Amino acid sequence: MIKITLPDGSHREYPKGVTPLEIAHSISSKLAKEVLAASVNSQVVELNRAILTDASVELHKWDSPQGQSTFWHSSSHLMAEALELLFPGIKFGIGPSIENGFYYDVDPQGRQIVESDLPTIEQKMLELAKENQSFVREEISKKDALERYREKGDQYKCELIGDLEDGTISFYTNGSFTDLCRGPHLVDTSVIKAVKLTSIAGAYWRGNENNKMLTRIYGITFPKKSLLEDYLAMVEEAKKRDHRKLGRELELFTFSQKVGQGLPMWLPKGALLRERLENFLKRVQKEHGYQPVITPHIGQKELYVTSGHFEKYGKDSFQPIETPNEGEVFLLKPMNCPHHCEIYKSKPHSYRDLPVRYAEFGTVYRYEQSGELHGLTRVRGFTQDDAHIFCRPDQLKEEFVKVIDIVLYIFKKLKFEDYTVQISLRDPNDHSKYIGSNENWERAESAILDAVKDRDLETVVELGEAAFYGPKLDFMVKDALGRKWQLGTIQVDYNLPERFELEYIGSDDKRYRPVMIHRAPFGSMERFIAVLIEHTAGKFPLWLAPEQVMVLPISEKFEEYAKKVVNLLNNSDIRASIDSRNERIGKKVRESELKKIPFTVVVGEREESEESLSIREHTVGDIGTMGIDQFITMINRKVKEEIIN
RNA sequence: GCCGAUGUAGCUCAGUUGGCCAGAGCAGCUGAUUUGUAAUCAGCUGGUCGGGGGUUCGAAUCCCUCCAUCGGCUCCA
Repeated sequence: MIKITLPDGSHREYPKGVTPLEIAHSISSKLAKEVLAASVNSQVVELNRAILTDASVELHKWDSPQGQSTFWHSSSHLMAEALELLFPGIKFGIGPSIENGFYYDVDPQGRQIVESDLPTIEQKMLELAKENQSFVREEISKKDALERYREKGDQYKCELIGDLEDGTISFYTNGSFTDLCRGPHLVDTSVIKAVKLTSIAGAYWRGNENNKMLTRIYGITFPKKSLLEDYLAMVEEAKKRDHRKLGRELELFTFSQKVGQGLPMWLPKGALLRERLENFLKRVQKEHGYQPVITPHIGQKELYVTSGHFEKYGKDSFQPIETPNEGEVFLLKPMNCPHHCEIYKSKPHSYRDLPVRYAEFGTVYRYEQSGELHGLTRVRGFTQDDAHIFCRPDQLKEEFVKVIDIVLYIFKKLKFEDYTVQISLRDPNDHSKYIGSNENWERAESAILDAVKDRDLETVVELGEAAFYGPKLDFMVKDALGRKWQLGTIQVDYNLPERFELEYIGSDDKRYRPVMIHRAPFGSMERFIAVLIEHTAGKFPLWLAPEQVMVLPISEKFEEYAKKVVNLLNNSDIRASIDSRNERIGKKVRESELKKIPFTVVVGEREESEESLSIREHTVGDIGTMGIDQFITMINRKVKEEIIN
């Protein structure tokens, strides 16, 4: 007998060789029906794996990440089986489960799999699922594994096996399909009840753009049809929050083919919103000792040769601007730091003056690859809420922590709660992408790690995500459809001060090199507002709403009174306008709601006679009547509560 | 940049296998109505069918090419 410990801490005795499925059965038949995978001593395995020693066992159902990933991983094998039957000779790359479903990278060998093939593949998958195919595991030697795939002509699998250690190689077979796979898998395919292949795309083999492009088929499966329907409805809902759609509907920004791709233009309402945000940041930064500076949109090529940006990005940037003067070359500014370094150099600095903090809403231009452009989140011209802090080495940690605090404060004020903090370090296997000495990199990295520890931040470390001149602390958020974007970033930089030969004079009258911190809490105004739109679904907090109040006269007779109300509101710094169109009140209310204006004010005979307003709050409905002064006080109080406290 | 899809009025979309002056709803304009909390009625305007080239007696529809957008990949100072 062996002793099995369950997650609640209870122990049970089972005969040696018991399987997780048998354990589930012994607990309840319902559980046995629902369980998909198990963890044995924290390792996820299939339900029919024999347990040979005392162990802790956790059973995973659909509601657990392990249950879902096992389900989806098995689904990718099921899809592969269907593909092999429908496209004989097709070659397979990798087919993992992902956050929402799974994919498989395949090489259809000259043929083409297109979107219209997906329903056929779905049907085949459902057909095969009904066959209750078991997933059978076998462990195999590296030599045999290679031989099998060589015979089959599976170059990709051979390449994968080449990287594996002998003795760790396993295969799984379901139906007619056998795959190199670590597992685990479902017991059989019968639990896969609903299948949706969501999209088809190209993907480079092993993620390297020099390799062949394979066909990636994305899908998602569920143990119940209704779950698929719920999922599809959820995706539809998320699409309604897409900032590109809301940006057009709410008249915030626009693009023009004539102006150029990736070059957003802010419409009056969007400009108003953005201005509010900028003013908020300016105020916060002023309170924290930042000094505004302003720099031009171009700079001499030499500036970027000094900074190292030209060598790194010159070829892939907007190309140099030449002038009638031979040899005179300028570049569009892709970042603000070199300009700020030159500002720092414009006068000598004493150790007493540091830290110096230069802030600028700096508009920069980067030639992003055309396929990368995406609404406001990835554009070619954008404005960073940038600042550079020049400090003494002994001030670095304190300054870094202060910047973390500003970012957290700003996120909190804007009710951004759903973000992850990422420490972006060098690729340990490839230092050639980076500039600067190892020593400086190590100092910079430990400064970040120290600061993060100081503030007890929960972080994830990503290797290879650093900037070429230094490591970063990045604040990541997801958009409506779950795509990850980097917003705020804080970077420690020992390199630019060296390249620009920045100095300060110490108490001993000797010259020293300052350390630089690059920071942008929003990252860019464009991307931040995109994410803000998706998080709020366009229902902005009162202090940010481009239009705060819409005044609706019941009929022409009350237009005068409505105008008077709008004037009074405007004079109290409330953004109000009037809808005096010859339309019924119901229609005007509807449109005001659709525009997500926080307050709609209806005025008619009653209101005019008693100098009052009938107030409707967005999504809430009619909240009653109040005097004009009372309404003004309420709005101003709400704005203050949102942004001051 | 790469793979795939899409592109018809300001917006959302119809336009069977190429065939009469390219349609609808919303928006806009004009008129009627003077309205009490999510769409009043009527009339009208509006389109180089993404651009260019080709095939054809004839192209929104077929072919080529360029541009843009969308979903991914790669990239992201």
